Amino acid sequence: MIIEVNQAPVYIVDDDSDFRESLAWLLDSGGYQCRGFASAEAFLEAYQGEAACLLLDVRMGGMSGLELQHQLLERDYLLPVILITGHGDVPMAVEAMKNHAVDFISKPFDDSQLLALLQRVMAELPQRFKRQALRHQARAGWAELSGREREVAVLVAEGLSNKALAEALGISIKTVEIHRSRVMKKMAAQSLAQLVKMLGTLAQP
Amino acid sequence: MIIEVNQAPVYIVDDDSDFRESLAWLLDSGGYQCRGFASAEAFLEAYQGEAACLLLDVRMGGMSGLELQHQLLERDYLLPVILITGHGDVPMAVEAMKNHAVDFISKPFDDSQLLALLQRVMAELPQRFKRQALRHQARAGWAELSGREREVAVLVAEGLSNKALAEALGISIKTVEIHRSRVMKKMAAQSLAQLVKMLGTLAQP
DNA sequence: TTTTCCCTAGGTGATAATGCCCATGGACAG
DNA sequence: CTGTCCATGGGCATTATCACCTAGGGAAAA
Repeated sequence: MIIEVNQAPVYIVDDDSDFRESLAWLLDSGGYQCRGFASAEAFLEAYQGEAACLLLDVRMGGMSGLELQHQLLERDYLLPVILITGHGDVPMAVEAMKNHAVDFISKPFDDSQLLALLQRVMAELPQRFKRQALRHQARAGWAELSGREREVAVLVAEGLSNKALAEALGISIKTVEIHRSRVMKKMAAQSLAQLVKMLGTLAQP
Repeated sequence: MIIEVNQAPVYIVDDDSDFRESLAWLLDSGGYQCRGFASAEAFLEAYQGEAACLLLDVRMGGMSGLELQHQLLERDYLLPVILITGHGDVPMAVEAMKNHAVDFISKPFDDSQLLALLQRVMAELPQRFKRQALRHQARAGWAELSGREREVAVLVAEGLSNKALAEALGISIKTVEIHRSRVMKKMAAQSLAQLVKMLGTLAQP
């Protein structure tokens, strides 16, 4: 059997230490580097935004798995979340999936199925975190834009030329050029394509 | 009470005619234009891709709601699907949400809750179908591109200038310009921004 | 073999974008 | 009242992009 070593760690959050350990054993055997947390609060305190995958128990003392997932969304962390529960119901599962969980698994589950799921998730981790980085950059830049600059940014990303923009806003091409230049600088965009992508990440939740 | 008339129709697919009618009554009272279908097959035959919202029963004779949802995904229809079921289980709900259902509702449900959900869905319909149109345009254009043109298209959308592209591919700037021009023409993109957005819709499932 | 498609590349000119200088007037905080 | 930010706009030079023309070589299909 070939054991691959995956660089990105898997974080297990569950207040049942036995379950954490048995899950850790499974993941170790799959070649994953993993670390356990006994509560959602402990994880939130330790997590710094690095690329990883999260295995999350729904029912826990203190903050529940769903609440933790919501917290991560609010902090704009796009790390993939797999929820695990002993006694889940439909509304709970729907809520989790609405909040962009990768999967919602009921115990007991098939070990090989979880490993297969993790493999898929790990494969798309780079894309996910590239997207997260772009989104954070976009948020930071957008916050620095003035009102007029935001208007210009949106229309530039719509594909309008400076000329068309000037007509649309009723100002001179020169002024558009200046706004546009400031937009690119403040958003730290190296190209129009990157600006378009950044604004795209802001448009979608 | 103010009754709004929403232009986009709501399609109800359920093999229980009583339920279809009671649901239609509810939606009428909410100002929605709606139409019922007795089976998934009947709906698929009638649907032409127009903007709409879909209320879908999970259990039906013939094709199930989940199967219909899957069919719509395969045909690249991005119309919003709300699944309704009498006896749903967790895996079923998870599967539906993975396939981009807007919601998964168990009977009996609260009427006002469904109306509120529909209001949200209808509000974002224009965005959704703009995105679908862009995606279809992107697929059609992409199919016509040659191998080299696809390479160029990807790198252009990454933000590379013609000069950088020429160096990356080891060809002259002139040739890059020609490929790029053909890409824009075949993809029917009016601007670089639109090309970037189109390739973005292809990248995501 | 001839036709067709793809990739290659140069020339010329028009249009667009970018970066640098300059400046004016309003609004708002200190 | 003065400094700062914002929006406005002109000039000038460089680079980029794009649209039109030209054309050769290779590969695959008819």
